[in-house]
Amino acid sequence: MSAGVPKPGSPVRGSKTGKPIMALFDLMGRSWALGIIWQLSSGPMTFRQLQDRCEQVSPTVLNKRIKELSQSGLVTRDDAGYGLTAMGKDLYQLLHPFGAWSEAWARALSAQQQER
Amino acid sequence: MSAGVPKPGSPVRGSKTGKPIMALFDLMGRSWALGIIWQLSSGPMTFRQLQDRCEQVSPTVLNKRIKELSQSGLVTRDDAGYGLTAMGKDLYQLLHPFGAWSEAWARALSAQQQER
DNA sequence: AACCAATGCTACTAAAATAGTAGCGCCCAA
DNA sequence: TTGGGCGCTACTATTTTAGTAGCATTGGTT
Repeated sequence: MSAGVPKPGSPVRGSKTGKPIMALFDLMGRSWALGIIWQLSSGPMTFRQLQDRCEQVSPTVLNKRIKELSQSGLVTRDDAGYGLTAMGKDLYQLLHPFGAWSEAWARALSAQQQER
Repeated sequence: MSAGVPKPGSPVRGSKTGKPIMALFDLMGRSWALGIIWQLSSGPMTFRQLQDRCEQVSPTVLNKRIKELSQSGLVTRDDAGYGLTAMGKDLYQLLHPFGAWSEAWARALSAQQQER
């Protein structure tokens, strides 16, 4: 159903409306998309470095995600390697709090399991 | 590779470390997971209502996501239907800003395309 | 009682995305 | 000229998702 890279304004995987939030969710809802942004937040790196940081994600997927994220204006490539654009860094600002949250979530879940 | 529902502490799709943030990214990186949380933020609803709100997502996927999100402590079901747990609402607080951001992103992207 | 509509699904097939592995062509330094 | 790192592409196998049909149950209505 998706016509390729999710783009606000046109139908995306799972969404026919093209509402920006749905396009964004489609983009982020692909394997390693969030992980790539997360890793790139610590600075530019090469394809293979990024691959290592993302636990040996297959080059097929990595390359596909990079292209998508580039077309979406979040990732770019220069002498230093792949990195976040200004907009990408901006998005990361929203993503950042998920780090701490996920740890609280992990604690809550393991506590919940102790109860049973 | 994924052993089912992504759970912090155990390996998940695309991650062998089980770091909470990776488990969270795995959970969120599945089709409609983010959309479901987004829609449920406006209050509890029935399975079919939720399906309608999520643009007729197939019941197969919806049911799978619901189970995953329930096991992850984000979604629950009561008399009023499916809804977010306290933790789910908490996560939504982090997700909320993405709405406005996605619209700025949409504007930036279309401006970018005008330039060429 | 018989009907009806809505609910939460399950079953099934087809299409698409992802995983996983191998290796190519390029560049640069030794 | 050999060796290593680079950004990939090619290919197959597996998993996920899409899409459609319909079943079993519940609750109200006639």
